[in-house]
Amino acid sequence: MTETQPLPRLTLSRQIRDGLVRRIVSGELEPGERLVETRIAESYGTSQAPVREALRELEAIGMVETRPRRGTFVRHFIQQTLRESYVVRAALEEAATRLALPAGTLPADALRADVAAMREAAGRGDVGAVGTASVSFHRHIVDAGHNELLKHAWEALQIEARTSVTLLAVEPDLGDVADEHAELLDALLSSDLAKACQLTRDHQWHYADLPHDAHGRAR
Amino acid sequence: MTETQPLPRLTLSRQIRDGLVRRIVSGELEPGERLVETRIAESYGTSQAPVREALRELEAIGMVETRPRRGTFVRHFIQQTLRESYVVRAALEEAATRLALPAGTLPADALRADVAAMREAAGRGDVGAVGTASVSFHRHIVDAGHNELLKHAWEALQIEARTSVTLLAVEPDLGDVADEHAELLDALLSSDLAKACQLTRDHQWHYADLPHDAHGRAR
DNA sequence: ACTGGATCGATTATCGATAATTGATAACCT
DNA sequence: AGGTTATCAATTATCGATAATCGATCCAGT
Repeated sequence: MTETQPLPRLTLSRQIRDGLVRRIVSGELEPGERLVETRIAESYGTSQAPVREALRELEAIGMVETRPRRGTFVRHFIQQTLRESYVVRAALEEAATRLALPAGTLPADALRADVAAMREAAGRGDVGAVGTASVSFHRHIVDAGHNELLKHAWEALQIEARTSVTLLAVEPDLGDVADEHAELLDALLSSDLAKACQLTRDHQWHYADLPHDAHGRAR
Repeated sequence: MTETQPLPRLTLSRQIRDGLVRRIVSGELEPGERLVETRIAESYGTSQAPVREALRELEAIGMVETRPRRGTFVRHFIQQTLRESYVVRAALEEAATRLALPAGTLPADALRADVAAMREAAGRGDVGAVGTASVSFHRHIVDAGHNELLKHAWEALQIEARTSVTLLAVEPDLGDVADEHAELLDALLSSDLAKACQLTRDHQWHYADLPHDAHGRAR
């Protein structure tokens, strides 16, 4: 049959994985919900195999939990894992900073460009663009650490996906977000390692402490 | 044929995964080596499906690299990933310390027992037992952070497997290892957060800087 | 001989079907 | 009735087969 896309550029399992991430993050698939392989396969018009692979990857990044022979369930992600992820992010990004700053591998221009883009987006009130610029900023730092495993662990957190949720849930002042990044950038460019690490921690733990789930928490 | 185990207690894919981890860590499967799915399936007497799942999990923890449609390859684990893992470990364990210490959730007795076991093993010159005690010590700290995602990321590093390799490759003074842990424990028990974090970093980065591959590096 | 392209073998990605397991329900013995 | 066991439907884990794709080889035309 003439299926959905004529170009399966990526592998099916990758597409399914990304689709599931989106659906989980958006809340379409609720925490605790059981993910039945055959049903998902049907919904994507594929067989069970690529779905299983996708679920394995989701499990590896902690978005779902699989109990052998029992099934796969969406983890309680919004309430718990989301805020947890900030602590892990902070730890990894701080380590990357400790690696990159003394080594002088930080891409100053790219970081400046990210902050500028963030400022501009904040001025427009474009939440999505602020998030994109922020992710780019932090990814540049992680990359500059030149540590594949660190990079790997960071990417596994699915920062993009989580960021979009957070920004929508927290509704921070976009100008403040941009300012915080500018401050961190200053510390980085002046090679103030201690201050940069401190700011990285404070910045992220700040979000970790916020009641992301103001809407859903007290129910 | 009467196959290897009559009791497939765990799922096949899990068994295959663990087997591959062991074979990679032991060096039986060399860095850069291609892992052909059908060949592995044959060697385990299974079909391709559980092998693919196992490989996906290995990819998720960074032990192999998969390029779509190209194949799966053992990452350069000894020379690169191993030392990289110490930086990531340090970052995660420091974050766990920052969470656990102020919260007062550290299991003091268990930590003391780990250090005692380490001392005792060091006295016997039992490298394996020192490694086991060390892993237990650090896992207790990570657990005490009460952050599932952090825990998840830490476990994904396959600390056990890597530790065994490291201890054999580095051949550190076991007494020193025990002393370092004792010092860290002191800082933890006296709630000296800054010092504990510092020690955690120094301790692990120390290994990261060592030429693990004295045998193979300069080739 | 040298470059560009067609062909071939090997391997991965996916499929459809089957075996095995789980949790729930219903029948059963004391 | 109380608790235990047999049965059932749903679902996962695995299999064997097929289609799609990659990399290398071989060949023709210049």
